[in-house]
Amino acid sequence: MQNNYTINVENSINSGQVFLWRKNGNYWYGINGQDILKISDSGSIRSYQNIKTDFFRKRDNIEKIIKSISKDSITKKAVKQYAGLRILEQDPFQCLISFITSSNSNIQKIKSSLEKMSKKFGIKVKFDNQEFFLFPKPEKLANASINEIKSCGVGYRARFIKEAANRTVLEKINFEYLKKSSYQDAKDEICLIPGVGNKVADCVLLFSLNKLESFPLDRWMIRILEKYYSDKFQLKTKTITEKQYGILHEKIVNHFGPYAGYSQQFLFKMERENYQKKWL
DNA sequence: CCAAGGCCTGAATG
DNA sequence: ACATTCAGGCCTT
Repeated sequence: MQNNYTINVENSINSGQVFLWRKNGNYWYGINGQDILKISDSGSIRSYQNIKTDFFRKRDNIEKIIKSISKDSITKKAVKQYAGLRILEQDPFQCLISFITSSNSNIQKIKSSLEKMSKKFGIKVKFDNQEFFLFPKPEKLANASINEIKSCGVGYRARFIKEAANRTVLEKINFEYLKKSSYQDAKDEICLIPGVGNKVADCVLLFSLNKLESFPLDRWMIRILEKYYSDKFQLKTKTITEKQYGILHEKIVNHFGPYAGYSQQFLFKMERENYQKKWL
């Protein structure tokens, strides 16, 4: 049954949240940690490992959330235009490595680097008569040399990736624990990882650790705030400092509410599409 | 606390 | 061609 809140698989996958996805025929295939998800246009999921996931966060009351974030004409427009867009719940380790890799880069290159990493360090499997490489396990990346990781085209981020993997193995980072923590506590924790600043942390929190008030502020979002919200959130400087990021985030949550992360995703999608930016 | 500069890399731009 | 800029930031000075 089609209604205003039907999930749009294509839009959700092509929104900068995930990178290791490809479409084959009527299905999307994507790497999610040690699992592969096969998704039909209607949003039904088959999992390589037969694991049940709530990848599209169906447990969220999307109608309520959309009402909650529709505080102004811009979000209303974005929500109306991309009503089927969802926040995807990803494997946390893959999400962390993906967004460490993303810093000061672009989608095409992030995808290419992550593919190389999976090919080099991930397990090769067959699913649906197709070949895939699962995402590298933390131990594998933790034990890899910096140069081996660099060969995937990640440059100076190689040491960050190794260290993040190492901390995961040593359980200095515990994703299950962070899922239960408050937004701020979880954020403080993962910001201790080298290569993880405010923006990367917010992405990991929003896309894999269930923190819906997280609102990643990247160049695009700053541009959007300057363009449409200059009256509400006056941005003084171009380079946003850590303290300003925190202050801004507080103002944003005051405006958009506890599901601010959803509003970020709708606004981001709308603006990128307006600029005809390519996704996967 | 803030501002400025550097950083791997490769596609896009001039 | 070839140089420079820029891309979904972060770290150091």
